[in-house]
Amino acid sequence: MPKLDAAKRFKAEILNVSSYAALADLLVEACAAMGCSWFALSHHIDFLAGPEKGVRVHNYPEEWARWFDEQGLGVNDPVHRASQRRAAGFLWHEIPSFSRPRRGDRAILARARHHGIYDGLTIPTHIPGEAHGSVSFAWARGSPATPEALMFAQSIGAFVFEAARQLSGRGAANDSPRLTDRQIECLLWAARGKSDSVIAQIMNLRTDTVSEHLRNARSRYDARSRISLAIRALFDGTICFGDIAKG
Amino acid sequence: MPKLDAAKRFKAEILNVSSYAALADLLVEACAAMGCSWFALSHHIDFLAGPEKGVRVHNYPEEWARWFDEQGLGVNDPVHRASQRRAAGFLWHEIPSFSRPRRGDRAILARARHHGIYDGLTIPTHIPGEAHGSVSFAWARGSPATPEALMFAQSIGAFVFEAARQLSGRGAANDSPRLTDRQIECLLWAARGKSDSVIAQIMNLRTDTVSEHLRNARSRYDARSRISLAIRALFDGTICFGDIAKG
DNA sequence: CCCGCCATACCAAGAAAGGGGGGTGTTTTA
DNA sequence: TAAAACACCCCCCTTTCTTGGTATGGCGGG
Repeated sequence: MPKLDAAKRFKAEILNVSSYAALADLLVEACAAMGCSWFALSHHIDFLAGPEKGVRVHNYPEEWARWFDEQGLGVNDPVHRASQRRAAGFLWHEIPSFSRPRRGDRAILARARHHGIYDGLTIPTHIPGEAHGSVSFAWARGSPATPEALMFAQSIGAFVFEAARQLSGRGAANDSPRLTDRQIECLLWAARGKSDSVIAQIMNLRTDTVSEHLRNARSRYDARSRISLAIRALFDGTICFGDIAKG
Repeated sequence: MPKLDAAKRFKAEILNVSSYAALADLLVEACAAMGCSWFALSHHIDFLAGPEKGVRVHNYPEEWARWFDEQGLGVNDPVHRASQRRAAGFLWHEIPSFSRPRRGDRAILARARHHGIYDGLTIPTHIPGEAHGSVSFAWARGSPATPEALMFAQSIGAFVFEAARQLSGRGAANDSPRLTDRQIECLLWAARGKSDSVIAQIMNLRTDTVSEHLRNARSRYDARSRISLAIRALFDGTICFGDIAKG
């Protein structure tokens, strides 16, 4: 099993990859280091519905991937479901202890075994406002996923996901509009669902002034509605979920 | 710097803690292993529960923590803001490369230095629909946070978060509302800034039907305005930015 | 020093949209 | 068989958006 400084070198290489192919190569190396056969880095979405919406890099058997897509498992797969209930990585055989099973789960796992996939581990990766995702490693029959492998995967998984996110164009630097302090303040109250008049009371202003600030903010973002404004500002980081919740 | 199997042992101990005090003790050990002075584990952002529901375990200087609270920085702090835009851990000095700075940031960092806190790293931890949070480690003057420490922190951070989550009694319920397909479809158009009548045209429905879907969706999220609805659904992963962008 | 530029704050009125309430009925699903 | 999801309809009031303005203070460039 690789050491922590191996993970560090790995991380440095991962963050420098310039293509999905290079990323896949590195993940194959990671598999070799952990003694597993397959990796899968994926957003949890229905790929047949919108392959352009998310990232997926894997070296699973083709047939398994195809069946997976055909069944629309991107969002229903028990492993993906489990990963949406955890912050930390987990071994697949731990899943029953924290995620409620569904009817079709056993059939899915049986199908996976049919393709040689017997055990594995998954590192969930979530970013507010983005599609759920995970990085998984899978083992063939006879070689179970170990806690050691989990620790290694945990140390590199999130970086793998970040790298893929960069490649997909998310998280890239943006030159988005800048709002003034007052505009942001008004926007935050608006994002909390307050009306202009209520915001005016809170901020000790006239209603029209609040409308004015939001109007200017909208025009900077070229947003016709306050909802677009809020979402775009949220997307580019001008405001964040924490700001809004804290009202 | 500790090795990966140290992280594994650490993980096992962390998941067995039975009190916040025990958790704090373990985090002090982690600090010792990494050569840092302080740790801070915090949950933030809970749209449904009150802002005071979060977990906070830290050993920061009392005065710094008090000032931090008095300023209500739980959400404006640049480190917390940055942690909402990343899946992977980061060193504090990397923040400018992916999170937009705000006016007060420099003052906050200066204040932290005034209390001895010069550098650090943070592991973000997000679970869809739940309180998101982070685990941070901070260094005094002269000893910068290193990539090695980041790897170690990354390997244990999520487990620390899970432990705190169990202690806080949150492990069980994922009470985020579920929307029907039509509700989500309407919500996505609304989030793109479309009015009910325009949505009705697009979806080939009556305007009232669209209003009805959005009304039901609002009631499920206990949101009084469509903007709150959109943001909460965005936060818990029912919709994501990618969905909205693909219009 | 004046000038333009911007942020800030205020005013007004009409059209469009959202939100809350009351209903009806079919189809799908648990 | 009961509970949903889905589609449709009505009324009434509030809020938002848009379009015109006015006026102040700060700041940097010519």
